[in-house]
Amino acid sequence: MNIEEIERGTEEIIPAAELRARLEKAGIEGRRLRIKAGFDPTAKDLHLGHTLLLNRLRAFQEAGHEAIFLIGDFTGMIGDPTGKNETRKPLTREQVEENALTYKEQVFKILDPERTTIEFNSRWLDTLGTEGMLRLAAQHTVARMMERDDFSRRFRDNQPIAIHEFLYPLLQGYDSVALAADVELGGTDQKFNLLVGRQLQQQYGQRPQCIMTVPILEGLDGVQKMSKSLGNYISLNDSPKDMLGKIMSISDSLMWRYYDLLSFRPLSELAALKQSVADGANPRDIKLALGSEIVSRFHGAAAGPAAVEAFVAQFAQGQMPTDIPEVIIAVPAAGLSLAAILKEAGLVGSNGEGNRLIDQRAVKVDQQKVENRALVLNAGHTYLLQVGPRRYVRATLTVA
RNA sequence: GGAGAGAUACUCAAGUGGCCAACGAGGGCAGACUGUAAAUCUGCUGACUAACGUCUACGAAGGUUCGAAUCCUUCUCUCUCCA
Repeated sequence: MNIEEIERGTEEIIPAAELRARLEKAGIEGRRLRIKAGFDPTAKDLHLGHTLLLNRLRAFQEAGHEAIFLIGDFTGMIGDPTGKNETRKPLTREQVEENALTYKEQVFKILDPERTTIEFNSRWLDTLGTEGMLRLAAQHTVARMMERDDFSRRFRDNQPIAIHEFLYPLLQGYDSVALAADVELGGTDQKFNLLVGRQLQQQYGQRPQCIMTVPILEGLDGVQKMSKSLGNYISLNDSPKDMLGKIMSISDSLMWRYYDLLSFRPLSELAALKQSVADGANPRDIKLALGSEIVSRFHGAAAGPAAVEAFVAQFAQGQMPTDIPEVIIAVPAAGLSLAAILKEAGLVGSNGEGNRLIDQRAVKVDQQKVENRALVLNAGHTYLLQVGPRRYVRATLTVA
């Protein structure tokens, strides 16, 4: 249980010296620190970006401390304005509960269940009441709230800020009070909220928590942060194939970023990999190794190499994928235009899109490029349909 | 409470009676080139139609007009200034 392992990959620790002192003291006293990390169940599933935080939580666990995985089922209904330029639409309690369930299922792909406490902040926020809410709100000022970059920017740009968004940092901070947290983890965009937690703990007579921030993981585009709503994410629920495919689609520079933040390989090994590319190794192969490691982490040790093998067969050797979805489509006796069949097969959204893609020479039937959008397919056959480089369906046509 | 400005497609943003399914940029998709990389070049990017064309869409609902994203009325939401 060394401190370097806990601090690995973090952006900032406030105050750094105090965290080390607390860890040391807890070690001597045999006491477990309470490490809090909160997640708002605003999306259906977790993605790779969330795991940076989970990895830190796990490091604390391995050092013997208590991980508190806090599901913000109450605050999720407000929505943290972080990183958004506009007010988030509030979720219903049903949506939040449904999402929370999937969170619970997923976190144990990384966390040790034996040393994890799962909490829901509705437990104390539901009963806070208006009076408690007002007392809480009295602990902070508008000027201090406006120090938050996100708020000041929106204010400056004449963007709306709803009052309830001011309450969010207070509620998150109050979570730390309710949990008597020793340490709170969060993304760098959470820094303001984490600091509010420190302040509130002090005002409620507690020792203020240490805070630890981790970088925000860039999404597949390499520019914007990984997020469900931007569609640039790798879900922990993605199939091995998708997971590997998405990693292979990232740029080389982003690959190194992912290595730094997501790989469990020692830093010395990363340096060796970088050297090998500098010496002429194909970055693609290094990327495959990263993909394999990530896939294995979430799908089992054998899944990574298997996914790599399938990937190489399909894209390097040009073979057909092995898991082509099959559909049965009923067509009239006179047959059906290819575009309509593509639509029925779910490969395109409309006949128009199908025809456009045919014109763009992106459609193949039985591996033959289609030259003419007038092509009509008849019942009684099974066709291998391809749109672009990675959309495949095997369609069996029957008489309607 | 008073005065003013604004709401356009995934995003930003032009358009102030017919030439608007709506300039442009970004994003996305596809093709070329590749390593399913990046960069670059090209095309496409509301639905139905083989096509002519039809329908739906410029915050919402009405209205004026041969014709409305554009004009009028009411409503909803946002911003600014004054109190």
